[in-house]
Amino acid sequence: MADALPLTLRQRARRPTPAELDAIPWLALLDGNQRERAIAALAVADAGPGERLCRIGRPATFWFGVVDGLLKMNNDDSTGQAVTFTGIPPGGWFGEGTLLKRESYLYNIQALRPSTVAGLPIDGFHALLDDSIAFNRFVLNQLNARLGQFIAARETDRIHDPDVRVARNLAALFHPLLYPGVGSWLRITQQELGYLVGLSRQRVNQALHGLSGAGLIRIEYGGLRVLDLDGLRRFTGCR
DNA sequence: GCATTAACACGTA
DNA sequence: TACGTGTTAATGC
Repeated sequence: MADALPLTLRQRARRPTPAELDAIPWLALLDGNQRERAIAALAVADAGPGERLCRIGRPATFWFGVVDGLLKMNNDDSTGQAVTFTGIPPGGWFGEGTLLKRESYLYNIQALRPSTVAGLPIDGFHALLDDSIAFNRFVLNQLNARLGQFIAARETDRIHDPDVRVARNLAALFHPLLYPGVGSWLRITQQELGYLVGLSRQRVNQALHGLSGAGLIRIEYGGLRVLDLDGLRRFTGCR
């Protein structure tokens, strides 16, 4: 059942604390019984930098969510060049598409920094789909939002201006529906953002100062504050 | 020209 | 102390 979790993570799996449960956005949508059963099925674990939560080809057994920290979704880096598809900040849940199809994971998920991750076993996930309209709506909204993000990401990838790419990637990470745990302050280092966008830390630093000068964000130690999310999405360059 | 790596100083948690 | 940021110099496409 828990085969998809690396052994080291499985050994560390524990019961979620009340504060961690508060960081799970869909729990509040459930009625009493559903909520109790979901909480009983949920497990959390702490992952260190570089640790993998999903590996391509492993059977999908959990629906995962980020309680705290930062993950990245990437392809198989052994065959060719590594491609990062997206970063996943706090409040983000992923893997539902694979669970729905009862297939194997199609991507790797790796922690970029020390992270706390929650997992709902596949049986509990399908039980909620069978029982709760609100939960179905949550999953539907999430799939829809993410489809929009990936369409936008295709466009972003063709833009070569690094400042614009940083702006678009940041806007994605601040998506209020997909990543409700982020709010207006995202804990991310310039190095981590470089990994996600595919730029050097120095170039990210330069881009962030451009965005800061445009009044879209504020650079803070160890993270960023968004002042104008729509402006970040629409940003087309400093000139 | 522009981005990257390497290296260093400095400030913060 | 360890880590994150700001900056410069050298290198490569």
